[in-house]
Amino acid sequence: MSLLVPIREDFPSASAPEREESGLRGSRKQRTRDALLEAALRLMREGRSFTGLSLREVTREAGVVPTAFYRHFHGMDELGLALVEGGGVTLRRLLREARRSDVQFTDMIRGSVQIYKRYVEDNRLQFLFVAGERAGGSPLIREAIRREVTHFTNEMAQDLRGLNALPGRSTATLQMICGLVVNCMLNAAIDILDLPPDQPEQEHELVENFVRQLRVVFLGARQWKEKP
Amino acid sequence: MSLLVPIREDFPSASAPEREESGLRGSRKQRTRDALLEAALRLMREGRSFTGLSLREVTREAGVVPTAFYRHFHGMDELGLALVEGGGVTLRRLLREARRSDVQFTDMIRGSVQIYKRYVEDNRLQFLFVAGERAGGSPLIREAIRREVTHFTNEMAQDLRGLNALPGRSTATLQMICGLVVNCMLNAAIDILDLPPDQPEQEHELVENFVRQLRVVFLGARQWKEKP
DNA sequence: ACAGAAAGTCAACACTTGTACACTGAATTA
DNA sequence: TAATTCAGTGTACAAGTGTTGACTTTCTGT
Repeated sequence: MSLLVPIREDFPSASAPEREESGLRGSRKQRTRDALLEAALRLMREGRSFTGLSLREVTREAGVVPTAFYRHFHGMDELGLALVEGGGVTLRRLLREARRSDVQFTDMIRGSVQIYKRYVEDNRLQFLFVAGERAGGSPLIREAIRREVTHFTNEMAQDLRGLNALPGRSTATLQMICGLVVNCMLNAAIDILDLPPDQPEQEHELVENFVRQLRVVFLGARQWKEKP
Repeated sequence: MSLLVPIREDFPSASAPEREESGLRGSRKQRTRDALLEAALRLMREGRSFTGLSLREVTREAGVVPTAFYRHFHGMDELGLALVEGGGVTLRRLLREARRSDVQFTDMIRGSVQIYKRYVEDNRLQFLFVAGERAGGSPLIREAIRREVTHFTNEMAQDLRGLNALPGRSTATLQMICGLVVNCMLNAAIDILDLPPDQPEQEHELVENFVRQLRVVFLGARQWKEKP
């Protein structure tokens, strides 16, 4: 067992520092930790997948020597888990913002889609990571993402209940429907991110298709009858 | 009999040899080409993504020397494209088989889901590859998969029209709905493949959720009114 | 003020990687 | 039969990889 690298075997999913490290040294550590995370995301910008990144690449991009990496993570997997957590935060922030901005009831779906599209574009790298590694990443990371997405879905179901948009549905039903919606969202995220720039025609078609699909889902949800 | 789908079934690909190489030498070449493709798929079995595979690993698994690789593909990207094509073939065969076996009309959705689940399990590796690289792979491969999935979706829409399940809908509408369904399918594929063995409870819940989601979609599709 | 903790650096290691080149030997063609 | 083609081999190399241990320097608690 190495003395250099603090191994936390009992907490393999530990990604964030347990306590807010404050003080001059602590904030410095935070800073390079963030630099590593951001470096990894940045490297994925041009179509690279997280799995294809090397530890050295990340440290190079972060402007740090390879061995410094181990002061923050055991390896790339742990970095990945930290990124998942960031992605989860981003997803939940989306819900918070959507909750605050009340789209008008007449065209709620289109309004939400537009908010969502904007949000995805503003958080390109996070969505790139989450959507990309959701199916492709290592089992560990996939599992973590699945958890975050489930969490997001359930929170969304709760919001839907709060809006009273689908009265009388059981929680399980709302979660099932939100699962469908979240699927659409993450799938659309990929399409949005792959969109070639300056192609308003294609962009518009994508948005419209997304809107139509959500309409179908909610049309179906309204028709849904709970089991007798 | 291999668990693997016989990939060599037909390869009308740009990356496949243009002329049917026949003769003793040609068929031998085909054989190691297939060995390379299958080796790549096999390596993805334990949660590795295609992007994370190295050329040498694939040749090692295939039982040939690294340099032999270049007799068949320029690089891993081209191998990937060949795999995408194999995946496309598998998807379309699913439609062919579904077309042939007429599930009873009373519970068409559940019947189809069961057929689908079985099919995914029988073609594990192909679905692993397609679902995994759909969002995570290199841009080239992602694009190729997108094309295959679109093709699959459109063919499905055509079948739906043939069944007359949603009379009066425009082709565009049917494609939009099938896009939704295909999304659900590929998402479910990931879940099916990640299913831990000997957990019939979890397995059943997954299937039921999938069924319910498709019901919602078709319920919505039936309610859908074409634009005025 | 001083001992110790700890973030980051440096140099080195044992591997793996993609690819180039010359080769062998069997299948094909002339 | 002789010449040619070509799938697959063997060797080699430069470059990149994860991880190691010993180090410097800078902050922190006593």
